[in-house]
Amino acid sequence: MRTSKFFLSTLKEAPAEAELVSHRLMLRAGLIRRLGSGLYSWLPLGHRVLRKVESIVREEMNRAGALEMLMPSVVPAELWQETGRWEAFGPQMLKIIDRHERAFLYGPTHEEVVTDVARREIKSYRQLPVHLYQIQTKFRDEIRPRFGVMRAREFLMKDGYSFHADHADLEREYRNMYETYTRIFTRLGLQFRAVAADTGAIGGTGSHEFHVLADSGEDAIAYSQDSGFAANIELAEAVAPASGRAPASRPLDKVATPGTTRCEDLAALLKLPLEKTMKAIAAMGSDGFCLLMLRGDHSLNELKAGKIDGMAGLRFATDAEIEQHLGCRPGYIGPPPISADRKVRVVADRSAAALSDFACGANEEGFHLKDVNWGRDLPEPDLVADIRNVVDGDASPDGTGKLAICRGIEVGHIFQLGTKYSEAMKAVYLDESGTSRPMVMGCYGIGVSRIVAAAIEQGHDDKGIVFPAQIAPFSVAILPIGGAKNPAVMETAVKLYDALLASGVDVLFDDRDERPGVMFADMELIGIPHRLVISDRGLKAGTAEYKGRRDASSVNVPIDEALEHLKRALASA
RNA sequence: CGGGGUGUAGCUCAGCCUGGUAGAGUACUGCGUUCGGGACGCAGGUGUCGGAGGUUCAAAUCCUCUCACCCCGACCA
Repeated sequence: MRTSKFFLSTLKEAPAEAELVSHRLMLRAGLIRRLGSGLYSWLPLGHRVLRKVESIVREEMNRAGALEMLMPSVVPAELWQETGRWEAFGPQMLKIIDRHERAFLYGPTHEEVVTDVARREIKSYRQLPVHLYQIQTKFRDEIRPRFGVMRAREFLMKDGYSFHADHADLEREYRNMYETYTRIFTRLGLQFRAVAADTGAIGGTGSHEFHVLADSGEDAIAYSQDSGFAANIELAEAVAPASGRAPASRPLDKVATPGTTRCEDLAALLKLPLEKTMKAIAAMGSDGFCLLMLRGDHSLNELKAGKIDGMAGLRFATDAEIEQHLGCRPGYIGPPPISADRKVRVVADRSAAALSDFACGANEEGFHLKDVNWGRDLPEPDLVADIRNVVDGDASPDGTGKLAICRGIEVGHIFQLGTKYSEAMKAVYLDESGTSRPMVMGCYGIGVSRIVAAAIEQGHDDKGIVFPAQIAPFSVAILPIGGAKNPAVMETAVKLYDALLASGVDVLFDDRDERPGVMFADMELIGIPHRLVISDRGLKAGTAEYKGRRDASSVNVPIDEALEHLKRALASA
């Protein structure tokens, strides 16, 4: 491709809306342009990248035995009403009314549609298993779209669905997909980690997320450095302290702590370590008011807490509710003492329950208690449970080593769905004995457009994007310096360009009549992995100049060896 | 949905407080010089100041409403 015939739209300055590096660079390099909130056009340059990602995903899915198909993105409401998700999926779904006032939705995911295909077409165990997938535009009306295509409303997704006669076969395919995903992200040149995950709204039992590791990632991942354990922090279990609760050693004391409402401040004021303080979080669940007790250095995991009996639909209590149940304004609240008439439900985190001689709110504005002990000063908690987020240094729940925390961008997610959809939609088959059974399902997603952003989060420097070779829009850039005025330079460059084209290399030939600085800056910004410079200076010395995008400096190679040199560089990447 | 903020040239932004001819840089067009790290000179085009209403002799500026977008919390590929 010649730049004069292409559509390069690079920007010196990034539009103010972009915050994340990948978003800024995608705009600056002219990969995408914003059309509306969470809606992006992929310009020709970005589209090349997107298609390369897509084709790697497609190749590996096909290799794994999955079959590509294409389902409508607009889906009749009835199908979603069958599974109850028309209501359950909520406002994230874009609902559409047609001219006959019939309800449709723009598919945010396609379990219903694919299950409908399966129930119509599959009647016998002899037709199983089958794995159907598509690569298609999805729409989710995100509460807050942000970070460009990282969390867009419209996005490109590979979604696959497998159907099995029994759970054992599903598990076989699940492992197959685990390996396939590992292969895909490896081929894409990304640093990633597979982690155990919550199944969220899509439902099911076993589930893993694939995260591209990046500090800007929206998810926190807990992993053990000494074992294979890795889990989304939402899910990672915080195990009970091995040592148990130490006996009380000091008498209860009430101290004036005016203006001290945060555990950090309390610890500083009382000269206590933060982990000897206790925070009480007032929450409302399905059974009403409840106090959640955590060590001052720990944070609440709402997902875990919400799974406790009586805590469904967990939310923080309002100030009014707190006063009503504790008779105290927030900032100084704690469990009512053992002697009090007032009783509230107290759920303590495992490590909070193991604390002795700790400090907590006195339920009196401006006062805290110190050297408090469960059972002596406060009633024993009604329930001891894991309700906190794990922190760096916690024991790994698999018993091997300690946990470390890193951040990741979720680019893939695999689920064992089971029979949730097949039962709701009566997708059944006849087994060998002629018995009707629901098909056992799995589902497997990859965020194709998000991968482009994730790759840039991992690959960039102060000059711009550093694409992995496999997904770069072009593999090689040829820059003829002063080519417009120097026929010899142009001729040599064209010859190399034609030769590379003939060997099937994606090469971008910068034939613009631009100053060298502009060409260098543009090619670096858009992240072309290999660069070949032809100049008058070089021709006189009989050399061309090669530089890899990640290289610190360039090398001069004899012109007649330039092609070979490039091919070696391409092969080794 | 709640809390905060911004809308002025394609992009980055000034002007608004204190009302009075709509600006800079960059980008763009033409000509010339320049030509290995986002050049320079000259000339040129560029705006319903997000929209509607109001106050005023006069509104980008003040007031009201509205829309869009961005940022902070609950969702997810």
